[in-house]
Amino acid sequence: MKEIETFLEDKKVRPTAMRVLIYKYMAEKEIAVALADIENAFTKADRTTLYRTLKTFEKNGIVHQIDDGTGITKYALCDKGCNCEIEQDLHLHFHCLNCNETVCLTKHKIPHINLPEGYLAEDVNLVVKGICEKCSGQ
Amino acid sequence: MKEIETFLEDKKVRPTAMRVLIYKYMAEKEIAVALADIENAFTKADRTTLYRTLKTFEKNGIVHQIDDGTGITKYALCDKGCNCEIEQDLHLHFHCLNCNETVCLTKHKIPHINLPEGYLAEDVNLVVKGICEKCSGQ
DNA sequence: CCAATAAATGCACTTCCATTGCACTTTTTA
DNA sequence: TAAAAAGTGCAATGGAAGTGCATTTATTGG
Ligand SMILES: [Mn+2]
Ligand SMILES: [Mn+2]
Ligand SMILES: [Zn+2]
Ligand SMILES: [Zn+2]
Repeated sequence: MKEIETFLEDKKVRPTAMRVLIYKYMAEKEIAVALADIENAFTKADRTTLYRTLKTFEKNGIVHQIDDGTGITKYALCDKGCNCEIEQDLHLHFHCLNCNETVCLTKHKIPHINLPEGYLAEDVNLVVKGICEKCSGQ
Repeated sequence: MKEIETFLEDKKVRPTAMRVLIYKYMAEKEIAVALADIENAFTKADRTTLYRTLKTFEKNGIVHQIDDGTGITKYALCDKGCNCEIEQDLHLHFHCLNCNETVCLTKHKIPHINLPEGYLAEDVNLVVKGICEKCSGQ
């Protein structure tokens, strides 16, 4: 709890009660979360506050946004070494078609993609869809 | 014109006037199109008709849907050999951050992605964002 | 400690795009 | 040519992201 506060302060984010709780919530989850998930977890708080908390976290490199193709924006905590405020995140994401959960595979970096002459890559989004290890029966 | 009709018939799609025109429109474009693009090109037709035409084309393997991360669904004609009705499309897509256009790079197949134990891949979406060859000054 | 200021939160509203229900029209079939 | 099927048009819905503004809470300087 206290560590979360100092962590947020390190990231130049004022550790309000709500922010600490949201951070804690995301840290305890191993999967990416949608705004609606947080909404359901904190029904007393307003959606706007939760939304802006995520945006603040994102701007300050605490979480990164994930577009897993479901049309619902997900967020996940950044790793220690992750500096996606500066450059893009290079790991791939997995979306399970069975349990509908999305996870960061931070160990799995996106391979270098060859492009035709004249094309300049600035960002890459790689999402694999299928069955996760929980759903495949390990 | 006549070829388009027989092509659509081969794909089990009745070649109505609207469908032939939309197919022609997409064939002349080298880039992926959004519903709004078609809407602007055919102002006399209703959006629903255009929408359902795309869905019919998609269901019958004439076009494939592209999620380029802009939040706007794009569509592009399938290649001859493409059988994305059966299995997923394996090529990558490029979205230009300057001109906002999205293209299929059908020659560039998505590399095999290694996954942790227990994960089963069924589909892969790979989108590279950056500057296209037109915008990079060749 | 108090007043002034800044930051955070809550509520209502808007926008954007995808999608659907239903009536009407056109085409196909028998 | 009548019945059935397919296609089309209009209107409405729904989900999710985003914003303006008032209110509350925290911070700061005297
Ligand atoms: Mn991630
Ligand atoms: Mn494509
Ligand atoms: Zn799963
Ligand atoms: Zn471009």
